[in-house]
Amino acid sequence: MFALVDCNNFYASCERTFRPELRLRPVVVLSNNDGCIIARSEEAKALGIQMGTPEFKCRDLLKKHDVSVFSSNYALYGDMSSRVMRLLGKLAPEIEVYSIDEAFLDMTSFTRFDLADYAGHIRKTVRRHTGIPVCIGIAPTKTLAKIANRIAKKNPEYQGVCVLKSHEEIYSALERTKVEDIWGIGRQWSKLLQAKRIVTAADFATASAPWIRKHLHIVGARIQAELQGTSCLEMELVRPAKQSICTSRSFGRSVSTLAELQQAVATFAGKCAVKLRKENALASMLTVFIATSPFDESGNRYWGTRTAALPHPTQDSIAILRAAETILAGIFQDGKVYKKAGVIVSGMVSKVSSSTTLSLFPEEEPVPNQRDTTLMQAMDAINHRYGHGAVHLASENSESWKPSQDHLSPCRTTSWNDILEVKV
DNA sequence: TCTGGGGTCCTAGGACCC
DNA sequence: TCTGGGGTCCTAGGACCC
Repeated sequence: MFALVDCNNFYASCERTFRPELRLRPVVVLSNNDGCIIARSEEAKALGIQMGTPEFKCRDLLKKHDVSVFSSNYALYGDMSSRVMRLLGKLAPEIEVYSIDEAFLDMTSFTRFDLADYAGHIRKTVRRHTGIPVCIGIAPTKTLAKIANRIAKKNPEYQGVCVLKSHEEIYSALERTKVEDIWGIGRQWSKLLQAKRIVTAADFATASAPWIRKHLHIVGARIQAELQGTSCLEMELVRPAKQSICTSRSFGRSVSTLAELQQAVATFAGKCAVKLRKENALASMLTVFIATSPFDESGNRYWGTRTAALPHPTQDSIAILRAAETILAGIFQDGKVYKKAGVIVSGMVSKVSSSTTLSLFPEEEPVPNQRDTTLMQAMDAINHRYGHGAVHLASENSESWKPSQDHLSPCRTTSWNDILEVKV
């Protein structure tokens, strides 16, 4: 049996934990750049505020109902998440951290006990220790546990816990779940399925297996088997190594000059290098992209992207920044109004792997030396001790393109300075 | 005026190998 | 008229997740 523990309205709940006066009040959290609504408390949902709505489109509604609005504070959410996960890890023998606000627990060893009781205990414990409300779904497969969780969330009479065990319980849960609400079925496949009169999860579970295999491929076939109670998705206890790392942002204002883009791209490249070192990986390829607004109607849209091989697999900020600057120069077009840029590192090589390919022309591309490694270690150590951004490369600079964050809450769990600023 | 960020997996097709 | 069998690697595109 698998349990899926999912935090309720996670980002909104994190903000509310430190603002108890906002309990029972509508709260929303905005995406980066204060662009879209990405989290809503139950009260905000009740006002009809939709997920993903641009903030400017519901500004009046937010104001009218005195909704508390927050910029996203990922330092806070990340830290709150690790508290919740650490706790869950103590409450079950095996845990798979599936996302920032979700975890699967292996409940196999609890099946002789009352699962619903134990899930209730988990809920109370997490709430008491972290302040975060969670819902729990338990079932014989991960996909069914997702469905159980959804039922627990949508129906208050379940008190946050739903266990699907018998065939009857499972089938009736499938009948009341729409096909687009199944984990792994997105918009495109829903459309296709509905056109075939496959409307509920029960329809999907009993649909023609060859047809599913043909049109939804192996992924769809697996979902069908999971709905029928055959577990295809195992617990993943260790997170697989990342295959790519991306840092990208929309700009707080329009950017047109190469110099400004260089600052932004250098900053993203630097962040990618830090993430690489954290992941203990070397990248062998680098992609840079720059883009105008996708909503631009002037006919002057542009999406420029280019990928290049790095001379050596590396995690060195300086090498990555240099390569990124060269790529940027190649895709930059004058006269465009840029709104977004990003850097992606890929082609990962494990740092311990000895099979690093050396350059064909070493005299042109000197092999990275020990000094570079030591320098990066020193930079990381200083930033760890004195706070993010205490030292950085000179070309990293967020002055001109900085995303707007007008409603940012303090980092109360990760920054001493922010705690001192809390009014008593 | 204002519209997020970061990932994975799978398939098909083309190129290549013996 | 008839033209094998078994592979790998890479990329682009499409689907999905949070």
